[in-house]
Amino acid sequence: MLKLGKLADYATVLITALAARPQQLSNAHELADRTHVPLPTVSKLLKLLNKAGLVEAQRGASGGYRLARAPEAVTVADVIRAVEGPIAITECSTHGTGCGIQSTCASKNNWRLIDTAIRHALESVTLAQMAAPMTRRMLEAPVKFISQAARI
Amino acid sequence: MLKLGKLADYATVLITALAARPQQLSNAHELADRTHVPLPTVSKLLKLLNKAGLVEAQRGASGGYRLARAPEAVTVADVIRAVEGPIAITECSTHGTGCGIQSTCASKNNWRLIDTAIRHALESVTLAQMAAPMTRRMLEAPVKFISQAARI
DNA sequence: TCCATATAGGACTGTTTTAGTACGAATTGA
DNA sequence: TCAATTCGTACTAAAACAGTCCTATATGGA
Repeated sequence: MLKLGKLADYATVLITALAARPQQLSNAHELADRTHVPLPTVSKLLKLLNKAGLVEAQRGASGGYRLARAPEAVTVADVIRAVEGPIAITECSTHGTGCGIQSTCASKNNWRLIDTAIRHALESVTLAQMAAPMTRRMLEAPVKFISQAARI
Repeated sequence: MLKLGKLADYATVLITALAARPQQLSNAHELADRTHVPLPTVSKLLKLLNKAGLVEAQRGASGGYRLARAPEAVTVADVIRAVEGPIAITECSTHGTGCGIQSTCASKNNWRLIDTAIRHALESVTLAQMAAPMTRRMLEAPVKFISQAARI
């Protein structure tokens, strides 16, 4: 299914919620309420996002989290990378070694090509766009829209 | 990591091996030898590819498998779909229901957008291209190459 | 006709990954 | 000092996945 983990999905929901009110601090409990993601999971994800430098944490009473950069400067690819590590659909694209059949595998370069295209698609969507409702125009020509955004 | 299962990876290796000699029948044992994918796995995958109509099977003595269409007419997306089902990186893009927070999730359309872009990337690479060695030009401008192929 | 060789289909098992939970430590504001 | 909150880490349960095996069926040749 070429899947993204649920956690990465939740993470984008959470960080999109933060992007809706930049500057302002939100604690884990409040975010859980707003997004309906279970509280322990919210905590876990925010820690990951913090470690990746996407959100800032303020400890102590009346602490919370807030976006570390402008919503326009954070992409979906950043969020996925924070939660799931480097974006690469095949093993061999990640390490370069150890897929077991690499010596026979003539297609390594083709995979790399596909990976790059996917990465560009993910890097062309920012939190600002995720937070904003889609326009009819975007929905009608999704590929064109993405490729323009990515300046392909 | 936005990963593709190993099986889908192996499947493309196998079908690329078939694409290298279209028309000609290859049995599971021979393919296992040529690709170094374990024999039982080869069997399993070829069955899946057959059910999806990507390869033709000939039973009985001196039987084997062969590509059902021209290598130019089969895309990486076809292969992935045959092994892993519909291509969609989030739950909500598949069924439309049941991601648990769908009512609050304002980003559904954005995910759909990203899905479409990824699908196009995968549909723009054919077995003929996978089987052929990459040119230097493709490697230098991967995104441009893919987008041209997809006619974005 | 019989036998060796192949695929078809399904059931099963072990392993790995993932999601989710829990708890003590550290930090801050009142 | 106390209460609220994040930090770090370890743990557990569940699901997905890779891989194996067995039996039935089809085919070609001796």
